[in-house]
Amino acid sequence: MRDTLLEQLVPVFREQGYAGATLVQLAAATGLGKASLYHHFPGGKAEMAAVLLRKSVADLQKRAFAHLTRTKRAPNERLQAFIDGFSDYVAEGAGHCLVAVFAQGPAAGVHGDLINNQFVDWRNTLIAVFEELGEKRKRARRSADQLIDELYGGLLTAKLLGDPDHFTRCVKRIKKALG
Amino acid sequence: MRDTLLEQLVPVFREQGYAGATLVQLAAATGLGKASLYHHFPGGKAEMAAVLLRKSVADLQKRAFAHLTRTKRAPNERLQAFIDGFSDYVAEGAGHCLVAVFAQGPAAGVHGDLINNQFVDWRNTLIAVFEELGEKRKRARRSADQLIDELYGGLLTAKLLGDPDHFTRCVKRIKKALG
DNA sequence: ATAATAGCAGAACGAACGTTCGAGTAGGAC
DNA sequence: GTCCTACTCGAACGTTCGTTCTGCTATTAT
Repeated sequence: MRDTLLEQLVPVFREQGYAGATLVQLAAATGLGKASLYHHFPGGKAEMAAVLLRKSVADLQKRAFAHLTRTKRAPNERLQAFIDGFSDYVAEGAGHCLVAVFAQGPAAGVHGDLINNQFVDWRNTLIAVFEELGEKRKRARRSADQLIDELYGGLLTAKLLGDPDHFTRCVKRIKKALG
Repeated sequence: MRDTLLEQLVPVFREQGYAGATLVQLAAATGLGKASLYHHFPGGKAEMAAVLLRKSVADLQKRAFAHLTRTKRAPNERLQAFIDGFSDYVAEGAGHCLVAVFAQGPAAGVHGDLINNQFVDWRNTLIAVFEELGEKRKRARRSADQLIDELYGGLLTAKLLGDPDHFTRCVKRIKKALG
């Protein structure tokens, strides 16, 4: 039940940002009254955002980055699985990552460290995979950086172009380049 | 005088987003009282954002994309100049592009079309340059998309990692790859 | 000197914000 | 039947929001 509630809150924060999301909108999205939301989230808007951020990080880990450490499969297969997983994750969000949303604006001050540490970890995981593919550390770092940059850039650019398909093309392009 | 005012307003919108920026903050950034801001921007917060967005688009055009159409220089030189110009533009903003900020949140609804049309134009300009380099249309489109994705992705990822240098490395990597 | 204008801010405005309160309903435990 | 807990909501709270009103101070033109 609580998970249903959380899923209903996501689109509001994703489209409006933390500052832009109002309790009227959040309540409307759940079908509850404003006051009822406080029964489930006594901490109010800040708690909803915090819970949602943690959930988003966990989802992203599970759906995308976890594939990178499934050492039974070949490194390049793991990369492809990661990219597919990431694509699925953000597609559910119609092309947006809640973690990236909270990394901007006022919420960044509160949750910045959590996000930063998580992404540094993820980047290191990615680097390790490229090293498994035989790349030297420096080269592996560049490959990992380029991969994350392209994925999140594709997400942002799709919005800038007003073309949701842009991200799909971006994913295709990346997968092709990685062979 | 008005330009000074505008420049003082930029960091507030960039760090807080449109919804997150309050008139108290905007006034404090200029050193004026809230009421005084209305003498310069009778339309209030919405007008400030609109003027700033147009100015940002013009700046980005002038500082970065304009280099792409300086047909006296070789295509690859123009690309390098574009990347350097883009890098300079966002560096002044400490690693953020105001246009991208306004493309998210509530402001997207009002200014979305302007931003989208502008970026489609810019993308076409970029595609044309890659065609000049001898790439077929399809390939040129991929090259252009990848370039924008990496630039804006580098910007966003730098924030996610909490590492401003990430964007600098991103620019270096792109320039190297383009030879 | 006087009039006119541009710029500025203190104080107040209604509206919307996030939040709290108190009452009320439903359902299971004993 | 009586508790208790879980849950919901209308109404109101104080605060802050964006905005406007009013009058003051410079500066400039006449």
